[in-house]
Amino acid sequence: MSDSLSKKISSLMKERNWTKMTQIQEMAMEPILRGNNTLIIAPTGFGKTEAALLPILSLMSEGEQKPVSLIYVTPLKALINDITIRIDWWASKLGFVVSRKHGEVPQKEKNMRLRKAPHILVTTPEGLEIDMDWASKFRDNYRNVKWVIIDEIHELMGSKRGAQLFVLLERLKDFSGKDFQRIGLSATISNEELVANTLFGSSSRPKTIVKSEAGKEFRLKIRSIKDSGDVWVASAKIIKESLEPPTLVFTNSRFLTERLHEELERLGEKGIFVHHSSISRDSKSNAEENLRSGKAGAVLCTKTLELGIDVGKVKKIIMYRPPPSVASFLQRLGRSGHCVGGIPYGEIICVQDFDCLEALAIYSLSRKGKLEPPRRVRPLDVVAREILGMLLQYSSIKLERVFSIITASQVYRDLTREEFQNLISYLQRNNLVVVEGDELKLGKSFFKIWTFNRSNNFVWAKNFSEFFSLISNDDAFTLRSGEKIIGEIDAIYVYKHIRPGDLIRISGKLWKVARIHNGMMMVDLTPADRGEGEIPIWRGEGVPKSQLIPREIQELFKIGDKILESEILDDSAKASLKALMEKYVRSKLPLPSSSTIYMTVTDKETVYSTLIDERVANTIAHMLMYLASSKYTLNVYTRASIYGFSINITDRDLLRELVQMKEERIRKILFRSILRSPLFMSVEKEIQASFGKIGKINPKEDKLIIKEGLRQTVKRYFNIKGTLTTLKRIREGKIRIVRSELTPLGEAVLSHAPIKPWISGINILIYDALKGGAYTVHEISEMLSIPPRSLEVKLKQMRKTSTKYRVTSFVDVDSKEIRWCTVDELKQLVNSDEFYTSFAPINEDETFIAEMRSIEGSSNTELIFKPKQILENPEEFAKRIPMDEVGELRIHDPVDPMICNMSPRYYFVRRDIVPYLLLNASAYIQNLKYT
DNA sequence: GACCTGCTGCGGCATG
Repeated sequence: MSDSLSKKISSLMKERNWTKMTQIQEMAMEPILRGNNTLIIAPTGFGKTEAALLPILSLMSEGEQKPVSLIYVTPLKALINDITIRIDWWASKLGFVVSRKHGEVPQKEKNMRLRKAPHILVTTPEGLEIDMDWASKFRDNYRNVKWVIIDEIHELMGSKRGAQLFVLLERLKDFSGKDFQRIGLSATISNEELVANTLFGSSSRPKTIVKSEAGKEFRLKIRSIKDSGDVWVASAKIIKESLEPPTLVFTNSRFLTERLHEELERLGEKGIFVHHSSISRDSKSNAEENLRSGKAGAVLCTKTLELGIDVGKVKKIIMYRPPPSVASFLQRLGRSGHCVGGIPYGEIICVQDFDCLEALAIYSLSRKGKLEPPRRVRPLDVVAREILGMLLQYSSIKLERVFSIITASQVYRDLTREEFQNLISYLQRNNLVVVEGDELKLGKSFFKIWTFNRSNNFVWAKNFSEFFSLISNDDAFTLRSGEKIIGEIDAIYVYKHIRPGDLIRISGKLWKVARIHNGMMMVDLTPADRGEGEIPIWRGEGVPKSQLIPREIQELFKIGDKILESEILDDSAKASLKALMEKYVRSKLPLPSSSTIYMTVTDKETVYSTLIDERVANTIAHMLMYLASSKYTLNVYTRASIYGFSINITDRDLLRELVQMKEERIRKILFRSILRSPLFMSVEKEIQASFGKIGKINPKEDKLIIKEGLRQTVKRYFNIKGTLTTLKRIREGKIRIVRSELTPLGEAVLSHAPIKPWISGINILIYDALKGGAYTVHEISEMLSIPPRSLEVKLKQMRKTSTKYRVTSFVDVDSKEIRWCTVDELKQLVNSDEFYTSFAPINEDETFIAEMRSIEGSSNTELIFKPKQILENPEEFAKRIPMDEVGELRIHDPVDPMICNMSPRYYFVRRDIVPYLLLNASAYIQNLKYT
């Protein structure tokens, strides 16, 4: 077959001793040479890159090439580096220039690319976005594009990054006027038609899908931890026992990689590394390097090593607890067995009995060739960004052209004219765009939101570079030792748990906390060699469990005891499964299925256990939480998993109550509980800047954001249709509710982390936390696990008149910190031992001026007073305040006007507490002046 | 105890 490649390529192959092409390379060659759009599906390590590259290089070498002929897009920076080197080996010998572009490419190299445009460019979706939007000069090279390769396309399906890239391809087509050839490389994925259509978009070239049959064979064992003692020791022992260097040990959390590393080290195991997203690039590279060179016995990792990074020859895969989906199972397993003739080989280690069920279900699904289909998404915030991108590119563009480019992509092919028009009007209202006749222009707000100098601007401003990426970030502290970056931890975890002097474990090493720089969000560490270090917990979003799993478990239960005959279960796993099933038999209960819900009332929670789509469980859980909160308001929590849901209410059957409600009311509760969930709030926050909305979202003005936020939230976390069907089936008796003792799957529900109440109930929580004291933002943040920044915003809102739970703040004269308390308790605090000094001026006879502005800002009043007058009778003094509510309160020193600047300001102050805050201000000023 | 991914170009100035 390699005869069809150009002579140059064939001789290069000989030079490399490539006598034989892999199956997928053979299969892909013809269609690519023919100019077809081609989707290549094969597991990692079967030479997909070369399958696409060699025929293209062959075509390239047969004619004259102007830069940029080939764009190679891949979602990871590490892959860009890797692939650039691989491509360059061939390209340089053919006289083609290759360059790479991503955020970490050194400036020198970036400049080189701009000076001498390459024939082949390797970049990220974001890199392409930057060039299209912003690289006014380099962009012209894109007019010559003939081929685009999208690598690891399965990673981009169903995500905003993917939607962004697929629109970019249409923009590229429109800009270049060329129907370039599109080639996609994907791991095994279901619904390949959808993937192909999404990639090929509006291209009119013939299409081909080639799929490798390789990688279907594998060896797997499912084991279970029998040990009833310490689970960590038992886990480490079983891992140690099954290591066959080099081994990759996959876990489902960053915490677990660190924790197991610690335990393995205790067992004397050497040459074990950790690899996850919160350790520095250097540590990760180090682990990869040791793995490739054979020095590492094992690497404990999360999904970071599931992706296409080259890890060399891995002998065995251990999955510590089952992976979340079949796709991820196959990807993980596929990281081994790349040795010639080798087949993937590994095992799943189960900790809980139900882990064995999941493991067996995943195995069984993979045997049947079933995989999770890619999700269809159609995010409007991405449309908004792409419109803005086109406006950066063209400065003025016809509305009609924008619409046709966007709807040319498969992702947005059903975007209606009306939706588009609504979006444009909304962007126009927020000054992100300007409409002039049928032309669209960039509005003034754009560079206010995406700014070049963030420090000079308001809190909503983002760095300009963030415009190009659709991945949002949470607050985190960077950990460093000297100049070296070690990793990062969630900001909230630092506030809550980390203090100077503490020992922590990260990156498989022990460290002592030297200093915490709050402003820079930085923690200084020094290496430590002895002691117990705390391992941080990163609170991210969970990996959603595949909905195929609960369905498959139900299928497994249908064959009953026979599942124990599966040869991939070792004795320990068989024992676990047997024990699990026997518990049902002994209680004379049918084995779990989606048509039975076991209801168990424990001392704290009512548990509803069944086999259910995780999103349906999550939706019902949120509805129960809504019902519970309307009566109990505080301390409500719930749990949701593929094994059911629970609520911490034990004296009522809330599920029964919910089911018996009228359809209309159920729908109302459903939407209200979603709109109230923190999940919705964070989605809203994530998308609002893309629409030009800054500040608080207004239900009347910002319907578009609310609607889109709701749509995205539901898509990601909830399942409305499934929930309504489930509730209906319960009502109709098609799903039975059976009261029982706690079942094994009921225990599985309880082992899930609780879901806490929604943010809007937070006012009550904060108010409650403040009761009986006065606290700084960081103290409250620790108590409630709320990030300080959002907490402060919340506290400031809670000062206002309209709030039921009203708070106020004063300066702690001793520590110079701002403390918050409830308005009603301020008077008590004034007389308390703890805060007495903050309200006791040193000189009661000094004269001050109180400047008071009304809430509307219309009137301004000055009041001259001496602290003594207040102390004599605060209530009487309050009568002299000319308004019920003071919008802004400031104190001046008539003698020393400079003091003005130091004077604390108070906002939204109720008349009766004004006297006390005046005492606080005078005490503070005098403290500054006299001590 | 709950994953991962990404992030200014261009032109003009000064300096060696």
